[in-house]
Amino acid sequence: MAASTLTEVARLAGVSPATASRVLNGSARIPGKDIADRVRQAAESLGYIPNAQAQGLAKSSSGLIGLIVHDIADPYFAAIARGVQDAAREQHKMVLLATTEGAPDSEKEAVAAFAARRADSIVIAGSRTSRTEDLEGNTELAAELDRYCRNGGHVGVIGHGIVGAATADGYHVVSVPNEELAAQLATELAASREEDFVIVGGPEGLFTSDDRIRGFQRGLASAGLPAADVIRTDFTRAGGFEAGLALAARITASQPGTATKRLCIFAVNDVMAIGTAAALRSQGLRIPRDAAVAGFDDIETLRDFRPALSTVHLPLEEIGRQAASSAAGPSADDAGSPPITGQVILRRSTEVAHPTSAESAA
Amino acid sequence: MAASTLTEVARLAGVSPATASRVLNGSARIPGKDIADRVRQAAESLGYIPNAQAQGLAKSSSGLIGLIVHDIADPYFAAIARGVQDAAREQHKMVLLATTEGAPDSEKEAVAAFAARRADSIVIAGSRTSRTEDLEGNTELAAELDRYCRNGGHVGVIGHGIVGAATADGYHVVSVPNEELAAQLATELAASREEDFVIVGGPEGLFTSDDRIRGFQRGLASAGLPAADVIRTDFTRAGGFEAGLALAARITASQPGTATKRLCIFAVNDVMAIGTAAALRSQGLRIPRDAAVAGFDDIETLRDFRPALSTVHLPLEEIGRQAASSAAGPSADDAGSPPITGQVILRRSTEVAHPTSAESAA
DNA sequence: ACGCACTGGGAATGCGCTTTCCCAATATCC
DNA sequence: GGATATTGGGAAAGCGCATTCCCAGTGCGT
Repeated sequence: MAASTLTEVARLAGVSPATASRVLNGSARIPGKDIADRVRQAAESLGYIPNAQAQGLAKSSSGLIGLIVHDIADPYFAAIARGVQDAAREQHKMVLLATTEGAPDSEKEAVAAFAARRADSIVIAGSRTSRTEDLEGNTELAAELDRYCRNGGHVGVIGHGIVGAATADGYHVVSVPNEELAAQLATELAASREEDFVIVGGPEGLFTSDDRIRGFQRGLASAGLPAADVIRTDFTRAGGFEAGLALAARITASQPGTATKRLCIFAVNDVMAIGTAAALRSQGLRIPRDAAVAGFDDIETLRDFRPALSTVHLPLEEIGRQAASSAAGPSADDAGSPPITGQVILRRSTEVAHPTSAESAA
Repeated sequence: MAASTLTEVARLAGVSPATASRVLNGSARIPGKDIADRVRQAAESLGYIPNAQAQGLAKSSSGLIGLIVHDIADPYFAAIARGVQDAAREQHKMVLLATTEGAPDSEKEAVAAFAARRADSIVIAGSRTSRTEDLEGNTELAAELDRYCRNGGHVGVIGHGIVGAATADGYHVVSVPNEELAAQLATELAASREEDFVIVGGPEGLFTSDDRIRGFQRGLASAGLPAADVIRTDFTRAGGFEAGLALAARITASQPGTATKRLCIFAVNDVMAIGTAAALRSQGLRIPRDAAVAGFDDIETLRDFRPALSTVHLPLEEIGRQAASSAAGPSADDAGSPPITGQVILRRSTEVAHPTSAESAA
């Protein structure tokens, strides 16, 4: 038993398919009350469900919004996804998900797949890169997106724009002030102490990471401090852990000479920071006593982490929502949504050591 | 400029649309090599992207798999989503996402929407409920699903089957041995100590929660222990926190009389456990010194939590994958995938107190 | 009372593709 | 060598719906 069609409904109601279509799916012309009721009742009794594919074909618009993330299980992306999902619901659309592990070529594939499905708009989250090995992939991605836009698609990119993407109509980017916020974090961190700063960053060429590193260094510089060492590693917990191990060795080695200052480690995202902290701990070091650690993103699930992680709050959900709705169309006034802001949140993990009562406070 | 169509490609290649279709999209009949090349080249030069909607309409199958979760930002669901996404990729399908906050009626809507899009299969994650206020919703959901199945759809449900769902063809459930595992957890916890047990559970009627509670009580019973008190609260971190506050008061109150045993708190999921732990801590209590805490799920992001949380590991990703592929079709032998198993993982949060060296170990 | 603009419904076309059916040309067999 | 398979391509009929165009009926104006 196949699903019933509009035609069947129309026949049962004793009207033409055209009329049935008009009453069941919002049309400019609304048939007379009595007829409408008949049709609706027929539809009800048949359990009619409109075929969205056919509707899409006829209207050439699908009610779909595509979302591209690196990994949906990463809380950062999950939070963004929630925002996108919210916006989608408001727009009465569904979200189509694609995960790409961050590879430009599979992002390109995803865009093509979305284009094939005639997604009304697509949101790309996840940091852009400028690595030379990604150059070709980025170019192709940009071309694919460009084509998608020229065909009437709308795209919302989170963070940096796609490298090489023409500023076509329908191409929006929700920019995140990574650099400024990182600078601010550095400033606040520098204000209350004197320490050696170290940055645990992602691979070179990753915009999000690079921006945060640059910002942090700038903040340090403007506080009159020397630039921090930068350790490059994976943009993941594992990467952070690895870096943490190296740093633990460094800290332990310098322990004897008590003259060395405490290390303040800035990991460019919370997940990495957690990894770094775990590594430090695994080597018997304690935070913030033996080292301060700060992250970035303020991931919700991580807020109960102990010691509470200093970080930069980012309205991830809002970012996702904005990306989805900016791509939805001009809506109201195009000035629309306010720029994204974040704020530095200093918590226990970067507290200055109180030599005496270090263990007391929660 | 609209996207180019198959007809245009065919014209450019000097063949009929039929032939073009045959070469570009896997068909049983493969045209001659030379013709095929001509077509492929034409497609390439036109940047042809097949219209999936039209394909779907013609073939009546969409290459879509629908996923229904409570909240995509919840790490539990995010992990499952990743598994589903994986399976989807293997099947060359895309996943369509719907979040429902767990409300049966919006789940029903989601199913209808998926049906409208002619999703090839749909996966429902998130605990089923048997609350009377959900009864109607559940019935409608079951009806909707049943209709979907009768129309040739496949559904994979995670955990419990939908209440009242007929065992139609194409209806699969990936069952999770919540009860057994909870019993096992109780047994292991009971073995090494004597404590007062308390369960922090979700609202009554939530299968996942109820199963785990029942299992835990059974485990306690078979260890000769009395049933634990059960605190009902939300199935969220906030719920856990609230319960934790109440428990903290209870612990603090009984502190004076040193005769009371340490409390061992079993929260029915990790997120709640974290909330409970946070509440305890906020009241100056320490884990595991003043109370032991255990969770369930072994959420990845929470593994670095301190003190490390005792829990039951569930192969969430695998669960999602299985749900997606069981719904995909018989594949190989239908016995297919092995049953889901989990394992109890005892960590620091339930360690027995060493009155002396309590603060030493990591 | 006649012609007018309207209103409300139906017929028909097309969205882009797959697929069945059909036909011409070549290959195969006795 | 003529008849029968077999191959390779095209024509055309939908898939389920939206929508444009058309037409009958109604109200109105003068």
